[in-house]
Amino acid sequence: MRIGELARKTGCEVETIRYYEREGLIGVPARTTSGYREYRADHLEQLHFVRHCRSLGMPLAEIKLLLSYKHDSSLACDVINDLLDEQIRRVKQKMTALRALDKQLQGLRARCASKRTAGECGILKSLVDAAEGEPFGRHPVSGQ
Amino acid sequence: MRIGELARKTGCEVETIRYYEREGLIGVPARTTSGYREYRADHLEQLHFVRHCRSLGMPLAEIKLLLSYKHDSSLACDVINDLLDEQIRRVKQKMTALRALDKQLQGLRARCASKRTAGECGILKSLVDAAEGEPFGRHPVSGQ
DNA sequence: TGAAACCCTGTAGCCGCTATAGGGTCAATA
DNA sequence: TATTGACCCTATAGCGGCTACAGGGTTTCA
Repeated sequence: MRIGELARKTGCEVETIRYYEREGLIGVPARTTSGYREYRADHLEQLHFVRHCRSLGMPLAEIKLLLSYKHDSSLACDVINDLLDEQIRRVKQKMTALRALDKQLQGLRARCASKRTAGECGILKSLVDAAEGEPFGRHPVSGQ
Repeated sequence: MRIGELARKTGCEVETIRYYEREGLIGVPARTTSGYREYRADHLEQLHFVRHCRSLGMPLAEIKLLLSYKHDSSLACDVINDLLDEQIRRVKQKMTALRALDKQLQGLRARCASKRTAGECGILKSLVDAAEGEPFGRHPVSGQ
């Protein structure tokens, strides 16, 4: 099959497939005489695997590692466990950060309604005040 | 004060400050005869404001918008509300995606322990199976 | 024969920084 | 005075994971 069909079957953009090929995440396909890529069933499988891992939030580098372990899976168990644990840790960390963020945003949002009767937007004021009032050096922009 | 001191006071890297200046997020400072940037208290304030907004997850483009409304805050209320609502929506969406992700990862992780007695890593097998078994075109890599 | 739909390569852009190279300046010490 | 080391400058490239061109060639169907 050609790249467009593969794209349709995986819900993956054509450019992304070519990008994965460049990055070594899927096998290099054969070419027709006119230079078109010709994919087989195993390419479809590979791409599904990559997309599935991506949908689990794994970075491409880790997927590449997983791929390299797919063949001798008996040796891979510890490595794969570590990868997953690391991924779980990242997800938990992000959730914690987002919960805190949501709380702050909700609080901020509520200020508008309460101040608005006085003809003044409380949100902007809160943002400015919070920024000014905070002790120096306390703006950790959660690295994501 | 010079850029290093400003960096220390805001917990912001020197390069980031210069980047914000290029992007128009903080005012252009005066220069000493030798070309060093000279910051005053209002620059410190501005940078605190930007960092505070960033710590709320706002993209730079929206912070820029906020800044442009800081002066006549009476007119800005609706715009600011919209910005915050949009931000809250984004955060909620991310949290939902992460919760689903966490569930999947936990399920996956559990397979290793259960299969390991049989001398086989269940995780990799699950990943492959899941990727193969999924109906075509169902790999939404949650856009973040 | 012509047009639409597909394919190709190569390159640049997105975001929010971060890092490097290759220089100049300042303050304190030997 | 010379030198060290900490600081500052500009310009440019890189990160991840795509996405979007530009500028061409090919296939397919009417």
